[in-house]
Amino acid sequence: MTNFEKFLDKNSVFKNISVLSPHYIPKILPYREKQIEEIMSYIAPTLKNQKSRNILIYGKTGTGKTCSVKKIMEEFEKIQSNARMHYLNCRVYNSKYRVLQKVMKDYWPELEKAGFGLPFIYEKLLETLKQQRYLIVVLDEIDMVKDLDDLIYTLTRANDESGTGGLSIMGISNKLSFKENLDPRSKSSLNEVEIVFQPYTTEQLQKILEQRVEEGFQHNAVKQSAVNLAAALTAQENGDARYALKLLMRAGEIADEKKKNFVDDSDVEEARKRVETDIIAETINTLPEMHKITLHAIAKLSLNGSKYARLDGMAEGFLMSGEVYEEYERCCRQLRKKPRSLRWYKEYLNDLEMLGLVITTPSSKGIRGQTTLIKLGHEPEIVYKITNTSFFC
DNA sequence: CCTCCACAGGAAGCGCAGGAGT
DNA sequence: ACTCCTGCGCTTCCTGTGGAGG
Repeated sequence: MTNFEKFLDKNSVFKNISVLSPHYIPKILPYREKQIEEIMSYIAPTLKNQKSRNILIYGKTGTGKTCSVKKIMEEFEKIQSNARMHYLNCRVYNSKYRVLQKVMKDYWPELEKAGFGLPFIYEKLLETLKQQRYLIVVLDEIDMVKDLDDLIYTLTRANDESGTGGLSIMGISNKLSFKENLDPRSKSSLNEVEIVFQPYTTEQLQKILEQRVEEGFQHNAVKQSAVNLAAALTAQENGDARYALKLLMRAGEIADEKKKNFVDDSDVEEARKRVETDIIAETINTLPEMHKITLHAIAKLSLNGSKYARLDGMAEGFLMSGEVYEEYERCCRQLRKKPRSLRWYKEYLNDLEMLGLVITTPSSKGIRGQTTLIKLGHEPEIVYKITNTSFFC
């Protein structure tokens, strides 16, 4: 069923499917009242013309960080003041220059055109601050900024130099580790306040899902047991609320496809498989070409079985590094690409293992010499299909 | 016990692109 | 606009290692 038909179908279990989207901001954010309250208390001074402290927000994906901040921004904008919040995703604005330009563009329309030097934009920043303005720059996925040290230094310096007004940073990150390779000075100034978002528990996920079901699905279209299952499966995985919502959405789509007017456990089970393949496909498709070919070679051999399967030391389903490299070379030639050296192929393997796409283990007794045994992290048929199609699109 | 196998993974260095400095 | 520098992806070379085989 195509997307349009889904929305036009009168017998859909959905009432408003966008409620299940990860970008949807619900009226109430359950289990985040405390954090929202805390953040608001820290930034409230800017509404009274005082500089607020820098805040760093931590939490794994799908713990409601971005959603909470957006909620706060909605509230913040309702109040008339000299203060303003700027939300930037650092995946897009990933350098000092881009961040500064983006923020200053909101005050100085002439910056719309590209090509101004950093010093010019810095001057504009000082001017903005001298007009007694208070800015809170929200840097989502702050770890993506390449020259973060530099950016923080520039911003704190602007604060000192202007004397009036104030600029504070609200950083959001899902990695605790990114601070490690930061200059101690920028670390301490960024870290004035730290707020942690813990992953949701099964019960919390249940309540969140119930709330969205109420808004997004037809009345009684989702069985309680299906909600519970989706929550349990998610908590088992990682507690990522986005995963739970995706599960429910896919389950709804499956129910629609089957022309049922309710969603039950079996639909959620089936949705889980689809979401899993979705996730695998996404990681594979963003892989660089050579990684893909390597993975493809492994999938192909996994389907055909290892030449060395009869050796004592070979556990079921594993391949030897050498034969995989040969297959990789064959695949490259087929695609008219130059195969990379063995040394580099090993690096590809390491990367693939990091992503959980392959499982490797050192060889032991039964095999001559020392080699690596390789196995796919997922079902070979699925991986083969995904890699295969990605080469011909 | 020695040698060979089948690799692992470190070090050096190369060509290139893009960014910084002037 | 120019050069200079740096980081990245990669090759080549090299030493190390655990078990098989004679």
